[in-house]
Amino acid sequence: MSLRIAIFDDNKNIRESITLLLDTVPTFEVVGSFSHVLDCVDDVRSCKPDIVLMDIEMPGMTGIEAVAAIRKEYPHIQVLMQTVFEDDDRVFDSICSGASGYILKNHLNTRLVDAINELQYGGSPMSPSIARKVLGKLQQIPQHVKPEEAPDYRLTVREKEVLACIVEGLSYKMIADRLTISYETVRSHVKKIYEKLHVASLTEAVAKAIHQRIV
Amino acid sequence: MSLRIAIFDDNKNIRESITLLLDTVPTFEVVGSFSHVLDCVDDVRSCKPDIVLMDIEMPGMTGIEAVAAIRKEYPHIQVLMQTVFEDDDRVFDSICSGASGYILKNHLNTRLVDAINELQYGGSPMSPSIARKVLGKLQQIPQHVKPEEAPDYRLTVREKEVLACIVEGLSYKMIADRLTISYETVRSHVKKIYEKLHVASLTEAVAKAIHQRIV
DNA sequence: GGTCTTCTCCCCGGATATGGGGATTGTGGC
DNA sequence: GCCACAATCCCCATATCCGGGGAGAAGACC
Repeated sequence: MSLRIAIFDDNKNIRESITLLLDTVPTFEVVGSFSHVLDCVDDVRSCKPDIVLMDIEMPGMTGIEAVAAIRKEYPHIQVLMQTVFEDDDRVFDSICSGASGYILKNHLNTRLVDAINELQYGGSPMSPSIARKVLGKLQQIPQHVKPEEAPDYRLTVREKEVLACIVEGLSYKMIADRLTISYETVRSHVKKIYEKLHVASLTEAVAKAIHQRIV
Repeated sequence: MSLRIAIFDDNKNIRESITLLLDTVPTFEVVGSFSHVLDCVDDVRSCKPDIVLMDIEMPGMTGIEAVAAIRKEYPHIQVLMQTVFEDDDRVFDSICSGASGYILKNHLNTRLVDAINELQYGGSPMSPSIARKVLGKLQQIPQHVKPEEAPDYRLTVREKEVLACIVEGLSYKMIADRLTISYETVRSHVKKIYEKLHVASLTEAVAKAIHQRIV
């Protein structure tokens, strides 16, 4: 069974040349070719591709939004982004939207077929300069994503609920209302929370709750 | 001028076979081959490579620490990691340590030369499955790293100082002390802060300050 | 000189939070 | 049955905060 491919690109010449190129590969089948992404989810539904080639510069909805939309409906579809630009923001926006690969347009002729094959076998083809940017990005964020001390304060579920309300800025009265318990009960919980968090005021509790991601 | 390459791998056979392979490329020159990384910084200093091949599994100091050490002293050197494993943690640790590429050992024969060339021209060669992992990782961290709306509340410096104290959990009295102003002045600032942040309590102010990174 | 902003200080009255007690249920473990 | 614990409620006295005022000094801008 052949690999079904859909193309989104506002440039007719590019769509045609990509189609020609892909048609030279027996196991590939271009099942759709679209000049805009306004109906991309419908388009994808009707032509059922395994892989989508998406131009990042598109009229109307951007290619980035389109990727997000498509991946939301059809998470199994692999999306390969293509662009003439390689500015950081768009690269990372695409990645965050769920693109599985990213190649520059001037590498299309030489790399596209390989890239599609790589996608199919669980890879994430990227033009070299893109790959470098991606690694650089990962190096920037590291520390505070992974280690992140997570002391366990052993708050009960109820206490966490109360704490969440506090962080929202509610007063004891409002919390009592929201949780349909009495004002005094809220106080009791808060006292317990203070003990467990080793704080002595709402502000401290809020700061700690947010920083330690208790809420 | 040829490209100088150093090899770190505890397996003698692998070192030799890599050397043989690389020697077939006229523009490559293997300038060092080491079985451990205990003196890696010294080794690198003496053989002055452009590119380092580093096995991730090494006796003594791990390849990951070695990368960090080498990159710290010689940031211009590109390091290509190689491993038989592809467990997430080590991949990401290596990246965070500053590796510029990452290939699996069973791709060595077919990909090593290409990978080195790619490194040289500003790319970041990765085995397909590694590339996929890296993208996946980037997708996980997203929202709070990049754009993050940054509304400008136009707080004055003084107001920010007061806000910072509040987030620390200080009371008005303590803030007055810390900033050597009167209690009433603190109150005035707080009122202004409430206005500007559109909040009506310390807890809300703290939550907003932290979430919007005002402090 | 006039206007604006910032930082400083003040008063009052009411609202809210805090500290330090005590008490009652129900649940689950031993 | 006893014990620990979570969850619920109560009281009192004090501390602290909040809203809505007013006001003076210093500097920036026109």
